[in-house]
Amino acid sequence: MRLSTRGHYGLKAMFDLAQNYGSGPISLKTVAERQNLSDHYLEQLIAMLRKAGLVKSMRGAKGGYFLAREPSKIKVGDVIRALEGPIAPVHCVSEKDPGSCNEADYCITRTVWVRVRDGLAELLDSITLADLCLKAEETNKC
Amino acid sequence: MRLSTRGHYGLKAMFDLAQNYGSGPISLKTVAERQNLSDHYLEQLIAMLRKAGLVKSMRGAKGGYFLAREPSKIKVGDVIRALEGPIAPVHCVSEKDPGSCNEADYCITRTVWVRVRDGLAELLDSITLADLCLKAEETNKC
DNA sequence: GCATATCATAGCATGGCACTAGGGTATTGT
DNA sequence: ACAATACCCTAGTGCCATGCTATGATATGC
Repeated sequence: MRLSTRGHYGLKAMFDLAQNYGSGPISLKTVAERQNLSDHYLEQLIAMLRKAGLVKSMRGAKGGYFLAREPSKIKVGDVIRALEGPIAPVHCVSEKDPGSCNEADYCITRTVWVRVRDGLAELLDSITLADLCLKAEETNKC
Repeated sequence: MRLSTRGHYGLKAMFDLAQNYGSGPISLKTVAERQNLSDHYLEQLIAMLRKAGLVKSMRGAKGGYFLAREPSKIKVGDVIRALEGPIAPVHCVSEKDPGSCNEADYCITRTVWVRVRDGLAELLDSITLADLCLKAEETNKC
């Protein structure tokens, strides 16, 4: 029941961009250093986020990445889905392409996984990047 | 964000044993056929469940497996933990042995994973094998 | 004592993960 | 113009967990 590092690192990076939202593009190297990640690996992750339409980029010197829309409009669930694929504790209850399970009609344990999937999705979609920034401010005040 | 087949198959097997609770030991082969699983593979899974104290066994002819206690006393969370290890979306928030994350104090994204872990644990611990058996009876009535 | 079961260990192919390597292309400051 | 800086893209690679299979030993009922 574990996330890969893609979702783990990716959310860190997105949170970093959210905290710097509005101050122009941030270079990949800056994010990587600040969040303590391999910059080359992070490059691939952020490419996925870009293709999912969550971040935009500017090439060339002084270029970098920035959020495609404001932090309050980006849910944690969006980030996770972009990096880890559709939410699905087991294949036969995947959010997308439910898979061909010919026991689906009468399989009782399947109902467990449906509840897990929905609970997970609801939780991840209830938190936005803005929420995290807010929390960061509060913690720094102490 | 996916379960391995261990938890998937394992719960199926435990549900099968729960439905036959009280009628003596059930042979592995029977469970495997009924739930459409590789019997040799299932053998390893049920060994883990036995070591976790969730099922008991009787050797020899007419032997087999049976639940160590009544279905209402076994939570889905117990089964999953026995087969998949402690619940932990990412390593640094594992239920057991939280891992050495030196950013734990100030890492904001970590709070997300704590909530995921707790939500998941709460959900899985709120469902017992007896609940599943009850649901199975209801569905058959239709 | 034989058929039927559980028990235990070992091995093995596959695939995904977590990177690394090495190039190309666009933009900026001088 | 031209370097420096950054994004962009594709391959490749070592490692480890997963999902089994194989083989044999041990225990029990009839």
